[in-house]
Order: sequence, then structure tokens, then C-alpha cells
Amino acid sequence: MAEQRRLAASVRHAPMMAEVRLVAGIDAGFPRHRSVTRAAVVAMTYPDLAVAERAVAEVPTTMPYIPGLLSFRELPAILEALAQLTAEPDLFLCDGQGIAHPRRVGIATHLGVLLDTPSIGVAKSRLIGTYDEVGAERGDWQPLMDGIERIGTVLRTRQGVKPVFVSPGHCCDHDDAVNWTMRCLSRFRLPEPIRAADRLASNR
DNA sequence: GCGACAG
DNA sequence: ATCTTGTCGC
Repeated sequence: MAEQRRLAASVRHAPMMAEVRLVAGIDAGFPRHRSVTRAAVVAMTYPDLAVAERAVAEVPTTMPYIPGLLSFRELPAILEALAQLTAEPDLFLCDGQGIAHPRRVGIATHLGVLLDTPSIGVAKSRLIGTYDEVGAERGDWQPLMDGIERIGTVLRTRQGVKPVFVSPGHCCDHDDAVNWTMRCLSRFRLPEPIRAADRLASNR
């Protein structure tokens, strides 16, 4: 937690200005008894969303899952996979929270700060925060709040499915987080880069 | 002391 | 996250 408080001081949120040509999805899986962590990175061109490069890495699991400390469990494998990547993505989409975290350093933020690259957290469920019911249409959203502070957005990415929890990771703002999530969507609940990384990290 | 709790 | 059986919709 002390490390997270230190990282929090380096986080920047300002509207993204640089153009995005390559978006990378990040995810991790735990094959056979969780003793191994497998991370996957899939870089896609934008706006075509065509796979440009992929990387997978496996490392021994060293930490249990502890709510609020997820990045320390998954980042070692993720950094290993990123080291194998030839290209340098302009933006990272991570499976998990950005600043929608007790100390504002979810896995997307942690990764973004380490790489000093724009990143966005797209989580399938809530870690912290309160929000009002979200409209049923694709694109409908509600701010995710922690007291008086806005920490993210609860976004309906598709009609008839549970909304996702989007939050800025590093070097972007709430609008960027929502806009880039929407731009990387096809016909499913999660953005294409994350879906691709998800499949690579698990199996199939 | 009692719940809540990304993946 | 992972496991596992069954059901729903296109």
C-alpha cells in the first residue's frame, strides 16, 4: 500500500493529445492450479482494430489475490510479455480498474505509470464507488463516485448486458476513458483488444 | 465487530 | 481468476 501511495503521486490526468495508431489489450490468466501466471498482450491498429502483434509470458505466481493489490499479482507476468513486444503501443486497455481504486492505483494506473504511457482500466465488476442505475441503451452511463470525487464511469457497452466499470489509468481523463472504450468495441461487452488478450491468456 | 472486496 | 452443469437465444 505504501508503494501504491508513492505511485499515486506520479499519475497524470490530462486529456490525451497524441494520436493513437496502436491500442494494446492486456490480461492475465492462471493455468493449472494457479501456480503459474500467464499474461497476454495483443496490439491492434486503430481504427481498423486488426491484430498487429501478440505476446504471451508465463511466470511463477508469487502473490495471492487480495482486493486492492491485484497489480502486484499480475504485473510481473504482464511486464514479461510486454518485454517481448516489438512495437510500442500508444494506449493500453487493461482488464481491471484504473483510478477507481482505494488509493487510486488500480492495475491500469500502475502499468501506465511504470511505462509512462496512456492507459485505461475496463473492469467487469466494481471494486469501490457508488453510482445510480445506468440506462439500458448502448452508450448510456453514470459517473462512478467515491464520496464527492468522481473516480470512473459505469458504462453500458451493449444493450442487455451488465455495464463495465471504466476509469482513467494514466495520462488521460474520464472522457478519454469512455471514448476509447467505445471506439474499441465491436459487438461484445468488452473492447476487442481486451477480448483478444483474454483469450490468449486463458485458452482457446 | 461486521460486511465488501478488480481478477 | 478457475471449475462445472445446464439453459437461453440467434
